Amino acid sequence: MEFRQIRYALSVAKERSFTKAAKRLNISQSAVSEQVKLLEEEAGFPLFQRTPRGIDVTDRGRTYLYEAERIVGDVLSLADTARRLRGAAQDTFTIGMGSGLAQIFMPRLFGELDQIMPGTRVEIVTAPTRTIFGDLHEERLDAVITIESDPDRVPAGLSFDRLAVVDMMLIVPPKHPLARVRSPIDVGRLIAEPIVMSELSVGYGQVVMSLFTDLGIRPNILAIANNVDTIKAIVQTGKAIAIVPGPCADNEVELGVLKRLAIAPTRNIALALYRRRQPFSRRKEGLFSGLRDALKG
Amino acid sequence: MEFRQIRYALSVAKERSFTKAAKRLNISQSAVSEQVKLLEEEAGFPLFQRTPRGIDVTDRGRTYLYEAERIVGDVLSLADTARRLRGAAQDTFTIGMGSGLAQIFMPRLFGELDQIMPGTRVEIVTAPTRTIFGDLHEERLDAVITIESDPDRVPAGLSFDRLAVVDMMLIVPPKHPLARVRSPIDVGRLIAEPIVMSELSVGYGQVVMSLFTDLGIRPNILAIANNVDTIKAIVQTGKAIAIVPGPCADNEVELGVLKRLAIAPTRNIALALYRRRQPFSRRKEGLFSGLRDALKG
DNA sequence: TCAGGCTATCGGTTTTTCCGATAGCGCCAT
DNA sequence: ATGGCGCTATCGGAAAAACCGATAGCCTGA
Repeated sequence: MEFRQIRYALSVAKERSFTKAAKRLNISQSAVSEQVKLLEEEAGFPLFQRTPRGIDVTDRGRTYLYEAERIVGDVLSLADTARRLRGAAQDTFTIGMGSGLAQIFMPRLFGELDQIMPGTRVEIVTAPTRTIFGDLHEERLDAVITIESDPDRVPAGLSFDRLAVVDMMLIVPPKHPLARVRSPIDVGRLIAEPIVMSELSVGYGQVVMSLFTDLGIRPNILAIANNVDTIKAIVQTGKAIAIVPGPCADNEVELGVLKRLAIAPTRNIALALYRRRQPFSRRKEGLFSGLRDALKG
Repeated sequence: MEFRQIRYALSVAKERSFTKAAKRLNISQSAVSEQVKLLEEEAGFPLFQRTPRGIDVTDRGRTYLYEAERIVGDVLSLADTARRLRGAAQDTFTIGMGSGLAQIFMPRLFGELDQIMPGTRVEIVTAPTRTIFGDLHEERLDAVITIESDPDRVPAGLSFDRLAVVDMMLIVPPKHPLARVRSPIDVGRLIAEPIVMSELSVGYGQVVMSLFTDLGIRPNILAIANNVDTIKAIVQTGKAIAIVPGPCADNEVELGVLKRLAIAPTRNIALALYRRRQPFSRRKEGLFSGLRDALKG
């Protein structure tokens, strides 16, 4: 597979025409046709359905091109990174954070913001675990607050300070039969419950998934959402349960719109502040020290 | 840039030698040298420092190659996806949503999920306004719930149904002096208040910004966060105020951890369900109709 | 000082990509 | 029913890119 093939195929998908795509790309129609053919041969299925009305993307083609487009995005991002590496930096401090962690850490950070980050624009970017280490490594972020991950998944150039350890807990609607139970809920009991999951292969979505796979069972997944607050809102509708880091739902529990219960076996996660090993400038190094101390509480 | 160049460069980085990399790659040393040279020219800085001891990766080269490695990972992932697609396909409906909208729309969607989307895996992706229309247009999403935007900013192939109109409202910590005020708060009074903003150039962050610029004043921006729940958490710390779509803070207001006030002049935003004009398959068209009806309430 | 190992460069060969021409198909107007 | 039009797939040939082997130049160690 070549990058040009992906670019041509994406253009065809967008224009719904080989001829128009060729015009966009400033090459001949036959060149587009041939490269797309090669890509379809490599994929092993047609990406497009040629109809007299125009080009349709096949169902499989759509999924394929979705990921292909990520590649293009990464390539563009790489170009941006190169541009940035060629030039200078700005005076902000950018913090990446997994969703659902705001209620835990914003009080600590903003409690003493003027002392720890005077004259600095703080930007907080909610981002998924899947990409957040890469963003940190690539200097799009200055620091990251997220679940402590296996060293295998973390680029070698990063280090971390542990900020907190929190239990994963079950949240249910208040009228759910489990809501009255006082002892920890066995995960096995949840096998038939419709559950909202986070992304299954990274972050604490993976932790939750492992609770089930460790028992050799599959959860009954009602929906997948990549944001904890969406997950909480879905549970509030009464149609599902979820397992999330306990403190994420402090407000909803206090409000009474969710019930929170311990699970058995217990599973906790460590939350950490990641940074690059390579030192910041002296000024940013000071900002970072203050940040770390504040977040540890 | 071509994938081959990235592959060769990564191999050089790993082997710390052009000659050894060439052997790994089963090509000549000169081919590796020339392709890496092209990549360095495109990047605009050297990736490697040639020393008699061997090849060192430069600092910038390390950053660049880490991101380049992600591209290779994505290419491999795409090959996996192709392999999987050659097998069975999956049946999902993917909905993109702006942050902060979960509390408004998840009750409506999940209230009758079995009726409106039987046997379908629902995925909900929180995404920023900046990219969400592109994702919809490029068919990475099946539908999008977000702020109704200027037609200029929306790809021509999309249409929308209005779901709701909500007021932008001021949220403050309960002990804030403004918290006791009952009449609408004039935006001019907020000029000196530290305020948390969303991204300034799109979505309702832009709406909030215009409240100030319409008066010819600049807000006193304490921080920028791309996620409403982060914004609410920051306001809870007591250090800032924010202007958000009113219903987003229903829970926090009921809990008493935030106060919500009207602003003058009033500003409301319309929230809409966007889709592509081009019809889905018959089955998905049915799913979409149910979705739209459910979300309208 | 010299041999060895390595990378960068160069001229030539091979492979890939692109191009223009055209066959074939489907649709639409007459 | 038919011809014209627009589109994609294919083909042969030209152009461009990738690769190769040879070699110059540099550095290190004996």
